[in-house]
Amino acid sequence: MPELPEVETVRRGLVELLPGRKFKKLTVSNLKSFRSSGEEDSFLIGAKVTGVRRRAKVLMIDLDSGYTLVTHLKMTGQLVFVGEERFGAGHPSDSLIGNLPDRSTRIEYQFQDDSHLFFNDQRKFGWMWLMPTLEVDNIDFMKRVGPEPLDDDFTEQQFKARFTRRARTSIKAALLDQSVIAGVGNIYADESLWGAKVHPGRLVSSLTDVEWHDLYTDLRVVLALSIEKGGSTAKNYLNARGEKGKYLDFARVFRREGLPCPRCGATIVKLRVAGRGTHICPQEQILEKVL
DNA sequence: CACTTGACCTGTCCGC
DNA sequence: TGCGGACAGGTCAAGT
Repeated sequence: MPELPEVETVRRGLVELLPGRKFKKLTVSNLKSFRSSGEEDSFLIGAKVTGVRRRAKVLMIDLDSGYTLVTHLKMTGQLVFVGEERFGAGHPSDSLIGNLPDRSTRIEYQFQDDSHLFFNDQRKFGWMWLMPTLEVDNIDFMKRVGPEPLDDDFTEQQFKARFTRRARTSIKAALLDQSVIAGVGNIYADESLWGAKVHPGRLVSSLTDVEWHDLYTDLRVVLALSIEKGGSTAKNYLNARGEKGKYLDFARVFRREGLPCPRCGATIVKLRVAGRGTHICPQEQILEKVL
C-alpha cells in the first residue's frame, strides 16, 4: 500500500494532530504488530509527542522520553487519529472515522485528553516499534535505504549512479529496491515508467541517457503530484484523519488495464514484471527497443 | 555479491 | 451459493 506519497500524507496529518499530546494507555491486540523491549510503561506512558518524521516508507513518532515509535504500514496499515469530534457532524464524506476500533485494529493508543490513535492493519504485515530515538538510524533498513527522491539536492546524476548496483535486473525491480531509491512502490514505478516511455522489463543497463533523464524527472513529478492529491487509495489506504487519497483519479496506467493510454489511445495492458502486477501502454513502452 | 522466489496474513474477486 | 486459486500498495529470509 502505502508508498512515499501515502506515508508523507499520513505524516503531514499526524504532525498537525499529535505533537503536545501525552500517552495515557496502550492496548495491543495483535502481539506481532507491536515490538518493544518491554519499556513502554516507562518511556511511552506519560510521554509527550514532540514530532513526526518520515524516511522512505517509515514513519517515526518522536517522544520527549528519548524514545520513538517507528512505524511501517507495509501493505494495509493505517494510522488514524480520532479526537473529540468523533461523534460530531461534518466529517468529510470519505472519512471512515467513527467506527474504531474495529476488527482490523491491532494497536490502540489513548492520550491523556482522551483522543485516540488507532493502528489498523488488515494483513498484519505492518508494525510499530518502540525504541530509543538514537538507535533508529542503526536499524538495518535505515542503514541500507537509498536517498529520498524528492530532496532538493538529489540530482539526475545521482539518480542514474544509484542503479549501477542493479545493472543486470529489470528497471522495475530496481525501482522497487529501497536500497537504490527510497519510497518507490508498485504504483509510482508503473506511473513513472509510463511517463518516461520505458518498458518495466527493460534491463537497467539498456537505458539511454534520455530515458534516465525522463525517468528521473517523471518519478519526481508523479511523487509530488500524488502528495498534492493526498496519495492513492486503491483499497485500504487512509490518511491520519481516515480519508482516502485522490491520486488514482489522475493515474495514467496504474489499475487502468483495458482503458486508453492518455497519450496515444492504445489499450493499457497488465502484465507481470519482477513478480508484481505491472501496467503499461503496449504501444509506447516496448521491450525490444529499436535504436 | 546480485538476483529471484517464497513467506508473512487477511480478504476479495473470479471461474467453475 | 460454494469452493479453490489468484491476487493485493512491502520487505525479508532463503534459495540459486
